[in-house]
Amino acid sequence: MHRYRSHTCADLTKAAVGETVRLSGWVHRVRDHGGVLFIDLRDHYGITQVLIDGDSPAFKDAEKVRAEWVVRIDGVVKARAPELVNAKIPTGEIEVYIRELEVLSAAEELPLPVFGEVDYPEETRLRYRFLDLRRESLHANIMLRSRVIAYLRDAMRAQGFTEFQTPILTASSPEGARDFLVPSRLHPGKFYALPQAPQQFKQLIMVAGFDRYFQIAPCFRDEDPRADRSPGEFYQLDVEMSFVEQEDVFQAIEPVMRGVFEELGGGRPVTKDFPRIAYRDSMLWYGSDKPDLRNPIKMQIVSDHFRGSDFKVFAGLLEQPGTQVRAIPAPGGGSRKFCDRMNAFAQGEGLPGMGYIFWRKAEAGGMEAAGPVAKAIGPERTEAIRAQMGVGEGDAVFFLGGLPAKFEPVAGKARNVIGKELGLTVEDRFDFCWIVDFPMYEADPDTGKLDFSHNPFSMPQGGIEALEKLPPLDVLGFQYDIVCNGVELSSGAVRNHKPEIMYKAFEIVGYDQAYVDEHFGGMISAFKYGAPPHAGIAPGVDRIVMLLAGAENIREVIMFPMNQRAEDLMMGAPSEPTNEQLRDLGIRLAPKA
RNA sequence: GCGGUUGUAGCUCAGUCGGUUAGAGUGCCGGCCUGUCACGCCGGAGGUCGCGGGUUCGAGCCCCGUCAACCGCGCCA
Repeated sequence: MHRYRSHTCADLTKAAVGETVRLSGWVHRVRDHGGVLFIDLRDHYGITQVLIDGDSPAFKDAEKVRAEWVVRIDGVVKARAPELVNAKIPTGEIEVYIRELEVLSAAEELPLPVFGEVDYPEETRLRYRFLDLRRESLHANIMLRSRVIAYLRDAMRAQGFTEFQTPILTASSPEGARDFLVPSRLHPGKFYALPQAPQQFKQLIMVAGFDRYFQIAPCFRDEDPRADRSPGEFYQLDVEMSFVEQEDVFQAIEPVMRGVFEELGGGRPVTKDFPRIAYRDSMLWYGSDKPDLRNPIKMQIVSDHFRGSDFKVFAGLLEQPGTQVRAIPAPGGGSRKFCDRMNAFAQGEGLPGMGYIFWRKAEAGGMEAAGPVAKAIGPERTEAIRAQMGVGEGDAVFFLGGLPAKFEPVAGKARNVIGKELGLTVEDRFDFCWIVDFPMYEADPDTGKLDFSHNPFSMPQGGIEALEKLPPLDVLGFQYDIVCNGVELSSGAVRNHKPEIMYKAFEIVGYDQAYVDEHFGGMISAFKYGAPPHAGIAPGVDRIVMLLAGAENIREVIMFPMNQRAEDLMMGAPSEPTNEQLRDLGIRLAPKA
């Protein structure tokens, strides 16, 4: 017999009754009845109940064991009487009578119980991550993550993509987030950077003629964390393809994303054909470039109904250039109480408030519009709004006015709150879309300075002519995001593979040719020696797993995450270097301020 | 860097208007128990009320400061 086990803790069923078996695992739970003692024995695969009678010679060993000790037992499989079957576990029809018990590893009193999954402070959970990982839900999340990655690799290879590794020690890139730096010993005073993404490498792989690349790529950014953003590092399904246009990327990636959610989403419905929504439409309809389409609410422009009306706040506002009034329909929100609550919400978000009209049953019969806005603009305009928004009795419409850029974020949040509070947002499904036609540039609202709004390596729609002739803010890029349930899963672009367009694109935000050559020299030079048109995308693996696992926090889907202060409490990272290490690197630390 | 929330037993939390010796559940230790599967029963240990200062006859509770955790803002091409 094998030294440690003949079966796992999930293997034994009625078919094994009568067999002598050997099991090893952790003591999940002990129930000592004096004359008989039960142990739930747990391993990676499952739980098996083992037991021992008080008169057995091994009893004195068995009554010593405590939670999370690792033991090996030999015993005989017996069927449980029908009334003793435990339907909650797959091995619940049998139990194993212990003949011999060997302690393989004892455990001290636990700082964190495995059994029961009691809520524990995250600090403790991170410090004792190996215990936390034994717990069922986290164990399952990590297994799910592994299945997601396996699925993605299989699906990509099946489409003719090849996985290549790219460097971890590379050069700092001036764009984007703060880099992690690694000092160079051979070049004192110089530093490597960890890649924020293998962006330039994957484009160079296309220039090198490998045609279809993917990688489960680690990415490093020295940003402050969020609940859905791990400090330091995260993983992307990094993809790049040659001789393709935007549509080809969609055709390649959409089935992979749909597939992984259908395969591992527990049967929750997944969008069949991802709708394509232009960035500007998304902002108008949903107040966000990552709309949650499980929420059916769609906003509309209603400026005309207020222009010249007696609702002076909006009528006056609409005299200003660039202003608009938008309406959020709230089916089923037609009560004073709900409308006041939403108004208070808008005020909490820093707006003066949110006007509203709601429609209720009139005392005289029929339907009447209520609320201060309805009174001010009169019945005709009110009715026109009702008709445009397609609402009726028991419904409400909220209004936001001003410069869209100012109120859009609040409108988007209000849409989320309304959808949730009125039960309009349908849970337990995965609603995908593509957001397309992102603007190439955006202006800083305070300084007016132009900057890239998305990715500086993207191909502008209309090519160099668009850059030369259109106002920069009107130039759209071949840039696209995948959004699922309000989460940005991925962004990508058709790349700009022509040096002259690249120089022009950077010139518009104030960088000259020398700057581009200096900072993107590797890529620019490559584009001068025959570069194929290419495009790519990079879905975030951690966020895919979060959605599938229903996790609110990214640390629930990462095996060994850092805490909110970017520390690894278990390994003690970051740590202070020794003087010798510093001397090797030619580094002297500045005294703390 | 800024804001919010939280901080009482190993853990989850309660603690009234500022008033006697700070409680419960769970875990831990000991005892009892032959059918449990969140086993049950009895007993015990376990507290710098995050830390520092202040107000007060008296502070877990009020005030100021500070530290930590989490959430958010800035940041994230």
